[in-house]
Order: sequence, then structure tokens, then C-alpha cells
Amino acid sequence: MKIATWNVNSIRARQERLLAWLDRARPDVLCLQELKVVDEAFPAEELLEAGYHCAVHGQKTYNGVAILSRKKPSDIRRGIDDEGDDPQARLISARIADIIVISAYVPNGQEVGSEKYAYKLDWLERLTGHLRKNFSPEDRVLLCGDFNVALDDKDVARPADWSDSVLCDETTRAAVGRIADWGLVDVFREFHPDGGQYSWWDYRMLGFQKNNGLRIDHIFASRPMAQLCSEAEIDRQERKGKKPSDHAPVVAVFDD
DNA sequence: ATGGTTGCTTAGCAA
Repeated sequence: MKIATWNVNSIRARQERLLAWLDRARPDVLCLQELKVVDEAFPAEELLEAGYHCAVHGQKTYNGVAILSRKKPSDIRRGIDDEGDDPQARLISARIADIIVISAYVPNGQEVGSEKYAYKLDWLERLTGHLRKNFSPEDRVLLCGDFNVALDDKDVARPADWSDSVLCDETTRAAVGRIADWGLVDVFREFHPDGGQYSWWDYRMLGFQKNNGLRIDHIFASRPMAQLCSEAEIDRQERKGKKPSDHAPVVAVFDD
């Protein structure tokens, strides 16, 4: 099974590239983030024509997540499963065959110490609670998405430039570390221990041209799934050309 | 300290 995660930064702005990429990469499952549309405006018909079912949790203007799959998904759930009343659409999960797939868009946090930063940390704790409440580390779970954090400085092209950024913040790294400690493996890291590969480049300051990137998009697999992982790559090509997203897709392959 | 760009929405916010 080939699964990918991609922050498309608006599904409407990226629709053509998305369809072209699906045709080229042919993943079985694709987790999307930053749809920036309400459910009704999501191009579900076009994607169904392309061979993909869609589980969508949309929102006007901001956020929005989805899971596309060749097989029909079941048990679709939207939002974090707790008492929190979160107006931001940042999580959706579905069962595809016998695998739990979660598409997550972790808050950016803007600036360390800000209100949005506090929301980011709180959201990550809630995500940990969501996993503990609903799953066991022995289940077949794939948690994919834009985590808005590079877990190690070797995943940052110019660490000195980003040392004060929310994308490299140690408290955030520790919060994601606790999610991993529950029983999840960063599968890209397993295949690329040296770093130096990135999934996001700022539109500003010629970020991509200068390769001033960070690896902030991740595929986390529970151990039973991680054992089956045979490949993990970042499709850097997709960041090139006309009207790219600022993120490239991250792709992993699991034995059946 | 701020800038630069993109997208949604239409001047300003979020990233």
C-alpha cells in the first residue's frame, strides 16, 4: 500500500496539480491538509472520477483536512475525540481495509509564547489523548500530516535561521516526541537517518530556490505498520513548476 | 526588527 501526505495549501488552487499528481504517483491513500474550503465546495466528484473516495472535514477559508482512498473508507471521524469545542477543522480519521488512517493539520503556532502557540501545544496534548483513548500501539495506525515542527536540526537546512521559530521549538518537539513515545515511528527517518531532506519551503525569500527548507510533514506508523514499511520519500519534484503548494508530498510504501 | 509570497477575500489574516 502506498500512502502519502500533502499540505496542498488550498484544494481549489491546487486541483489541477492534485489530479496530475494522483495520476503520476498513484497512491492508494492520500492525506490532505489546508483544504481552505467547506465540504460542499470540495471537488469530490472530480476525485471520484479519478478513482478516489473522499472523507472530508472542511472549513471556510482556513484549515480543512481530508483522506482520499482507492478503497472505500469506513468509520470516518472528524475532530479530536474529547470534550473540547474546536472550531478549527484539523483532524479526520478513517478505517481503510484494516488500517486506521489519520490526517492531521497541527496548528502553526505563529510565534513562541503567543496565544496561537499555546493553542498548538494544547492541540498536540489533545491529539495524544485522542490516540490513547481510541487506539492501542499494537493497532495498525498511520498518523500523517503537517505537524508544523521539524523534529531535529538535521531536518532544517539552516538551523540558525530557524532557531527561534515555532517550527523548531524544543517544547513543541517534546510534545510531538510524547506522541511518538506512545508507539509511533517517523518512517521517513528510518530510511533517511542523515536528514538534509525537506518537505516545506517558504514562498517568501526564494525559499525553494535557495533550498531553505524544513521537514515538517510526517508519516508516523505504529510498530506493526512500521515493520511493513519498505520505502519513504519526499516528492521534491512537486514543489517545482507553476503554482506549486509550499509543501511537497511525503510518500511511504507498506507491504500488504 | 522586518521583509518577502501565496491564498482567501476583498484589507487583512494566516502561513
